[in-house]
Amino acid sequence: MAQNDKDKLIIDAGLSVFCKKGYASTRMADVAREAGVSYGLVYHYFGSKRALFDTIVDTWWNDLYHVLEEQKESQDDIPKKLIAIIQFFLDTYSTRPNLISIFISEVSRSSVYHTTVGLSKFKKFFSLCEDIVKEGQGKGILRSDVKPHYLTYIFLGAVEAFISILVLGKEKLDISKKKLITDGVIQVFLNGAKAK
Amino acid sequence: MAQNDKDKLIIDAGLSVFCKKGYASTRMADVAREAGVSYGLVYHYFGSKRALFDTIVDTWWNDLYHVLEEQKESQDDIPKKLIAIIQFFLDTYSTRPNLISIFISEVSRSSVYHTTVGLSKFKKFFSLCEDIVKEGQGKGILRSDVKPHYLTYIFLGAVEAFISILVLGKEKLDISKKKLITDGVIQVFLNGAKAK
Amino acid sequence: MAQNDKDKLIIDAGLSVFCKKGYASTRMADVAREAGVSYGLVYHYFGSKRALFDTIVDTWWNDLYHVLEEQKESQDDIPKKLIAIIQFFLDTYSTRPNLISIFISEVSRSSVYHTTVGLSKFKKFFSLCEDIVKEGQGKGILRSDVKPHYLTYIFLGAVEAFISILVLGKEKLDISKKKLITDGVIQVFLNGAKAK
Amino acid sequence: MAQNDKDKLIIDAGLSVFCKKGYASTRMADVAREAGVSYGLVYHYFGSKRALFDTIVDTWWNDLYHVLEEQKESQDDIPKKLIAIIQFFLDTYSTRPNLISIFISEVSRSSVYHTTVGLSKFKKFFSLCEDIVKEGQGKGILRSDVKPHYLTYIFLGAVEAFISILVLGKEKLDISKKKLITDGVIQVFLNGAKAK
DNA sequence: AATGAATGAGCTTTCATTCAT
DNA sequence: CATGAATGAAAGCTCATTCAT
Repeated sequence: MAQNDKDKLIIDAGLSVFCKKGYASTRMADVAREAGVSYGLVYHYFGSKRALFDTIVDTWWNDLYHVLEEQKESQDDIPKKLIAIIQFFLDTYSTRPNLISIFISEVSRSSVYHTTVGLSKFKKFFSLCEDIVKEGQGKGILRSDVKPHYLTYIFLGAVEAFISILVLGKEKLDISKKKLITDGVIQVFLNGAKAK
Repeated sequence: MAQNDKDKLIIDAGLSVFCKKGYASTRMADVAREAGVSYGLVYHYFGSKRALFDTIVDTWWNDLYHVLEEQKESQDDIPKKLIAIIQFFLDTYSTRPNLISIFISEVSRSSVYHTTVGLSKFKKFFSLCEDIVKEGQGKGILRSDVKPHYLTYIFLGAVEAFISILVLGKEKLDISKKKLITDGVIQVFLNGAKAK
Repeated sequence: MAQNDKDKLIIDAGLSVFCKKGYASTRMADVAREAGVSYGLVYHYFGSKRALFDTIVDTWWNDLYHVLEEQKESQDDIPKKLIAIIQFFLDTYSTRPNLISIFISEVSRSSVYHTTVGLSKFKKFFSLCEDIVKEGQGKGILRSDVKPHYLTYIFLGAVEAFISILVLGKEKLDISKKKLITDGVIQVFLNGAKAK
Repeated sequence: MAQNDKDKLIIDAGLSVFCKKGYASTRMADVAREAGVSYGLVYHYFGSKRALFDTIVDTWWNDLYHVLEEQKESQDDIPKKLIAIIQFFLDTYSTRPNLISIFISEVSRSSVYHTTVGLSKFKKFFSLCEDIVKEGQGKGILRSDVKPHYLTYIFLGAVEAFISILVLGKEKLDISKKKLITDGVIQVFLNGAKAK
């Protein structure tokens, strides 16, 4: 815990600077300064700007995969699984806003388009979600007249849109607001937007 | 009208190159070469890389605003209005795939986040959609136990997710597929994903 | 001849700086300054440090090939052909000392060892010389009890050693000294070092 | 003798890496890794990259001086002395190919080397050879109508060219080939390339 | 003696932009 | 309008060297 957390320092600095300025406008010098270390040390640990960025972003992907696999295996019913996914996003927004901000603004679209690695990570993410949706259709919980990956897009699109808005508006998120959003998304997704 | 369409040429070239490589990786030299004009002429017409990009993207925003305002004013019922919005996105995907690809990958998140201009355009866009949603709630068509802007996010998030996927997969879109998607989104949005 | 000799200027500057400092210690900034042009223009014309260097060195190789091919085809007797080769080296030393200096100190050994291109250029050079030697053996002028490529090495080694010494010692070369060297090399090569 | 041969390890590693990559492209990290020691230890023993290189090269110079001085003093006749020199080069090529490879590619021509320490070493080397040549002229064995240092260049150039070729081609050298080369060089040097 | 994290000056290269023609 | 040679600030990255342990 003592001396050798320089790499952690650098990751934190990267998180902050990438979030503030975006990947393209981030200077390695900024990261080094923010971390309070020398220029070269960033390269000593991470080798390149891209590698530093990927290291940061991978912690996000791994957590995401972990949660989705957990839900896939769990014995909970489908609505609970979907709620768990929404809550994971909201919780990450609360605890690591910079990380999710980077995901939304730098990863979720651009990188996917222009890098093969990005694309494959996304596909794995979608695929895990789709498995849950399929399970729901198989159990007769979710409607089967819409293709499972259509349902998946709709669900994830809605969740991601919410997170984007939170990020864009830098909104504070307390427990009651979290519940409001979770309920709103899950309600509309399951029962529809139509008044009853 | 005949002789001087160099600016159109440049816009088309920009559309193509920005789409293929992304804003950051696009070189003005690429654009000029693709347009078959010289370096300097791009500057003569557009002044800067950013300005060229914005000019391109603005045609999208304007069309989008136009459709939304049209729908806002129209006498159609709410479902029809929502369908029109979905169809506008799908139609643009068919007719100007490069444009919508740029919107998805370069505008909808990143630029909004890191430029003030982007943010205000987005707010206007959301606001126009929200007006339609509010109208739906006012008329008792859409549920009122969920905040109007929550409903808006869910709807737009779902639509955007679809378009993203189309773009990513470079999917062909014929009339029947268009109908399938439109129906899927509108059905799930209005009546929910739950099996009946 | 008027305005657009910038590339010539840069080549001359490169010749001078590479010669003075060696490839590794040459800074592109030095070349640009020496040429009186901007930093970027060097890249505009040559693309990279290596490319600039190769362009410079290639003029040497091409001249060398040219002379050797000329001699190969010529109707002169073998001693005259060998003398022509020696004189070409000595003349180049007089007229373009920087060029031959670069050849000796940067190309003739190091680059050959560490680049495939360098190696193949050398092989072509050797091969052209060997053809002349073989012709001499075929005509009964040169001894045949020593392998042709051995004879070639000995001849070229002697010539190159002379040039190296001139370069390293920055010696002045007048006509009489040129003759002295040419005679010495050709005499010893043909008739041997042994006193008669 | 047993425990502390780290400096030997480093020299061997340097020998190998300098040979493989050349001085400029050699990284101290490569040397340390190859030697299986740490970064800092190389500096502990040798102080700098240049110093390490010079230390390595000096073992070559010292052996070379030693042989030349031995031959200078010896009572053998001139041809035997010259043969001994040729054989020293060929033997070193057999026993320590990396060392001679470095000499050929990094020392014998490099202008950089000559500006710093190398020039005086080279002069001593030439001077020792020249003494033998002068002795040969004095005894009426070698022709006196060519300046002694010209004869020396021719002889050494021929030898060096051979070694270069061996190094370049990574040729195997057995006893019979050694004899062939030695005889070829000495024959041509003493009696000339002309057919009798 | 031995380590390797840490430094930072200095390098090559890129590319949006300018401007003389 | 049109060109493209020319600019140069600024970036990412390298690597010999230092030094606390």
